Amino acid sequence: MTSAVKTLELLTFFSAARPEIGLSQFRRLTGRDKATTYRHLQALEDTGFVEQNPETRRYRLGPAVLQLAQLRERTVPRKTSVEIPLRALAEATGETAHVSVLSGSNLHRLHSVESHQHSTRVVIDLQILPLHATASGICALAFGPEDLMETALRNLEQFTDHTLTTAESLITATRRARDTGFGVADRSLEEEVYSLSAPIFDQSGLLAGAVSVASVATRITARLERVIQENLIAASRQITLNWGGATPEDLETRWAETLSTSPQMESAT
Amino acid sequence: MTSAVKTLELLTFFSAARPEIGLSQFRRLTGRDKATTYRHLQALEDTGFVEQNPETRRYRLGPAVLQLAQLRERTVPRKTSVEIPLRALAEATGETAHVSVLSGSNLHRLHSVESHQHSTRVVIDLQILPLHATASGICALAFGPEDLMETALRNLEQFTDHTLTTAESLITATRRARDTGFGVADRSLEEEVYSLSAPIFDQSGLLAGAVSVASVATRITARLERVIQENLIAASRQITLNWGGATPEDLETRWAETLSTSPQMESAT
DNA sequence: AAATGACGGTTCATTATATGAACCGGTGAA
DNA sequence: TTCACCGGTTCATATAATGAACCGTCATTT
Repeated sequence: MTSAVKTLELLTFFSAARPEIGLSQFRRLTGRDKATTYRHLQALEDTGFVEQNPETRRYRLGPAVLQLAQLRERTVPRKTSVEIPLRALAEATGETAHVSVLSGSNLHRLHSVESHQHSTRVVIDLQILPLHATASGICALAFGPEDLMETALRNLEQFTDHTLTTAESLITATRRARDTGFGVADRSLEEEVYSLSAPIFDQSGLLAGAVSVASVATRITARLERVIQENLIAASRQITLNWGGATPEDLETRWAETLSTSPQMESAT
Repeated sequence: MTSAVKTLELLTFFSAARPEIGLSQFRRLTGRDKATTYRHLQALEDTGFVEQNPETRRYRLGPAVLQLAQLRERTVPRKTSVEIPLRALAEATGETAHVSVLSGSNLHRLHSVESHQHSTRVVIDLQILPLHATASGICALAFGPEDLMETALRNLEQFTDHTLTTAESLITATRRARDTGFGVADRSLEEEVYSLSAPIFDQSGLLAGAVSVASVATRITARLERVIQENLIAASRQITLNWGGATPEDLETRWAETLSTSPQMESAT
């Protein structure tokens, strides 16, 4: 491991619960020598990545990170930052992957990537996704602002004979999403489409959107569903990270539970 | 110089004008060997500080900086606390207002706000402000730690033909700032920019940074300068307060003297 | 189609830099 | 007083950083 990586690793020990860290504490956390750790901290201080609280002599994050973050925000739009994980998701599942963002009470399509593995595949051609009839929408209702449900209930347009058109069925589906960590839409928008979705969070700590896989319904098996779930988790984690957010602990727990109770099977990446 | 510092320095080459940088371009910018630079970039990529645009193969800032900035903001919400007075300052003067913070012997840009009053305005795109060529820098030298002058004198790079490049002229400018309570930089960094600056203090009682107004030089009149000075004082007082500091009595006295000896005129807020 | 040059990336002997055991001086507790 | 722990420093040693030369690829030029 390079010393630069070792140096940068120090920064990962900061958290909301541990915003200031002293030299000895760093030494314990890293298991590295005190002198080494001290020099690493010096390098970080020289470059403004950490600064020393003059009162406690402990180190905290410095101003340099603010400027870099500002620049990253300005130069890497959300659509671009979604490209890589979305492509990976489409590859791994062999289906169409897409990301939508919540803006007000509308869920807008941000980007989608189709896999070339099968000749039949789902094409997303909506710009605004109905909350009650898509996996992304169910996710938004489950993990987004509470008043979103009111908006959703105001429009329960029937698209297929599987569309959830009653308040009761929609609330049940939403509750299931909250429990499992995944939104599901089984042929509720289009006759042949089965979708799974996971929520995305940004720096505000609130739901920012959802990442979904839309499959051809007849292709779905327990095995494929499992693969999609595993890869949705990875994609959601990465996009949340890219958008400056953090995956809630509770959600991680739900995912773990959902995967452990589904048919046992080795992971596919 | 440690390899960690060399690695971290790569990040300073990113800017709004240069959001993506390729390996060869980095090599030219740093003057270091290509293999070295490549390994540095690998370290940054491993830790998420940069990522590679898969299309262009060039590097851009990565998601890690967002995480850290979020934490820094929550821990040390200086940037947030500066937003309101800075916006007021920009409105009142019709010019670009910015705040920089002193970390070690570097003056980092923390935040800037541009006024939309004029179509021509100053855009701050430096991350680290040179001590000898900016109003903020002169302020830091005048009101900051004494050993800062040594650092400043070690690098008197000439940016324009107005840049203070002699120890004598820099010391004179610093003394004038101490006397008047304002740092001045008259076309010393950019040909068209005239800057005025006031110091900011924090809970330690020491200089924490500076708040400045950067004007288009040809727009400066005695009247505008007066308006800027008055509003700089208000901004400095408020930010110092927000950061848990107190404006030194002596400084208040200097400001009062400076305003009373400048052409009489009613205040503009 | 051969030559050119710029690009990102890799190799390996050499050398410079990172490392850690031991050491300081200061502080607070027993 | 002693003791433990803190942040910070020193210096011989060992390890990791370095850069000249290399590779393959891709456009552009001749």
